[in-house]
Amino acid sequence: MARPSSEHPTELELQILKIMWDAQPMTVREVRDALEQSGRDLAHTTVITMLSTMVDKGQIEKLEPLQGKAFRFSPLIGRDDVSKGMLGDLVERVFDGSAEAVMLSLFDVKELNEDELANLRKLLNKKMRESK
Amino acid sequence: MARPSSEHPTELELQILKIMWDAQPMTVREVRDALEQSGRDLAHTTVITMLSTMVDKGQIEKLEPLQGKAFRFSPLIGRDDVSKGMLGDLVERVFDGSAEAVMLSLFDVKELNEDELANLRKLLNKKMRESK
DNA sequence: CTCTATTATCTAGTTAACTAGAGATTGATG
DNA sequence: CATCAATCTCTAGTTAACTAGATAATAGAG
Repeated sequence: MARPSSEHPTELELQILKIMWDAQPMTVREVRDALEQSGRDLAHTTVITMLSTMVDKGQIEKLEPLQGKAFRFSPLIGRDDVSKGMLGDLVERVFDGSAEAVMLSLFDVKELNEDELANLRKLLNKKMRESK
Repeated sequence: MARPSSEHPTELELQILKIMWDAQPMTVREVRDALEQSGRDLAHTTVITMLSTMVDKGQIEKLEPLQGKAFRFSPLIGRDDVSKGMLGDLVERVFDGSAEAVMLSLFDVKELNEDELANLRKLLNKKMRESK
């Protein structure tokens, strides 16, 4: 058998979801154009195939055409669910569940300016008050 | 063409690397046993194949046997490089480069106790002093 | 030095993730 | 209502990531 296919969206699926999260119901052509905009030039049929498998996976839904014959598609899963799911997965798989380790790495990975740091501290203080 | 294969280790490769990071040079059998310990029961030859491709990819190196005929393998890439690489990738791909968004999600994904939160704040304060 | 248990090599098969063409369909146009 | 241009369906091919067997090779026992 091959890799067990985590339930997370694959790379291209994620790209497509991100596009759809910004503009709810979209036709194949609109998705294709948006994909091209972000540097991924795929054949029209390729996009159709992708969208079909995404429907099969329950990531998006297929809506009947309004006037023409072009089907429209809408995401069924939310941005937050996906990003949290993928982050949680990484935390477990790579960092063995240590949120602290993630934070530490994050400081190294991304340079944060003063505003961002201040913002984070505010967030952290709020969290601390909540957990009392 | 299929997916472009990010330069990051795949799932099984990561598992193997994690095992090796804990016990430097290992034989195939040792790797296989450790894998079985963590619930992944693979054929001996499967492990050999994996290790070979990992050598090809430059992730590990093959060392001559000391006494017997069993080759030993050692990681060539470090735990930190890999985890930072994978985290950085996720930050860009899923969170569009926003470290803040990652932190926010992290709070939801993992429950942090007071000590951990305090520790993080200490870390954050240190960071803020550094960036002045 | 012969035998055996262990280990390695080579080959090959499966599945998921893409990628896209050939041809059928059909809304819209004149 | 015939034609066209856009859109869809069906089929098929590629690659990476696994998975492992059949067979060869050899260190070590006796």
